[in-house]
Amino acid sequence: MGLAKTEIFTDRQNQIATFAKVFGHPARVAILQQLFRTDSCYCGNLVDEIGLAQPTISQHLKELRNLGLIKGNVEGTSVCYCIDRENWTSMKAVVGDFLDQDLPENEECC
Amino acid sequence: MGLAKTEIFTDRQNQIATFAKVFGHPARVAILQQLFRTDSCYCGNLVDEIGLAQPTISQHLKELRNLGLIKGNVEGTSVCYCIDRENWTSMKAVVGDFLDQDLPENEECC
DNA sequence: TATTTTAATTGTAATATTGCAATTAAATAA
DNA sequence: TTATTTAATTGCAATATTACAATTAAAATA
Repeated sequence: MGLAKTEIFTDRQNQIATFAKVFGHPARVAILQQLFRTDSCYCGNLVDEIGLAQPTISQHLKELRNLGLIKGNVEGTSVCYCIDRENWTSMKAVVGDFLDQDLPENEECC
Repeated sequence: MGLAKTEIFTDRQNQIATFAKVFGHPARVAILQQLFRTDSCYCGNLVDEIGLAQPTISQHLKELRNLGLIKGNVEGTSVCYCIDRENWTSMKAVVGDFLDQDLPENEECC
């Protein structure tokens, strides 16, 4: 159905999936990497750098903004985007805990 | 178009996105959490525990298997699934590097 | 052999995602 | 005011994803 049954999962499971999903497209990965490199970036820069159409970049930026991972500062007709450090840190705690799960060394099953 | 333009991104960017994408559904998060908890699990157990239909779980398992994050051991008519530790570790290195990016403390832009 | 058990596969409906052309909105510059 | 610049929004086509009923496959058991 194209629609995940989120109601049968825990809030934490849905939260992990939501964060992971936004990283699940290389354009959004590239946008975030550039924002980390430059610590400030105009939408047009991202369009030039990445090579997708302006509406496409704008749409990806919106998804990152909706999750709170980036914030945009309007400067005249331009918008300067950058990482929201605080939210990035709390996202990292959630996703990091998931990735850092581990198994006892010697209990292999297969 | 529903189709990501992977060719304009680096291998690393595509790799990060591919791993993230598989974590982008709560059912796959739940499956992995259960495999970490139990260190061995039959497909039927996951169906009972998670509450999605058997073909649906089977499909999610396939995606995890295709990425190498889990492996399945056939035991008669059953299949015992568990985490592939080695591949999980190398996935963690790739995704972890991405998450651990950081900015200099005092260069806020917005 | 026939039945049962377990999981994979197939087919399909519903919904989501990606990408872009065209347009709009809002601020600045001429 | 009238361009111009920059980015958001709208609308749409192509493709992907999710979920499951029905079926198949393969091994174990009666």
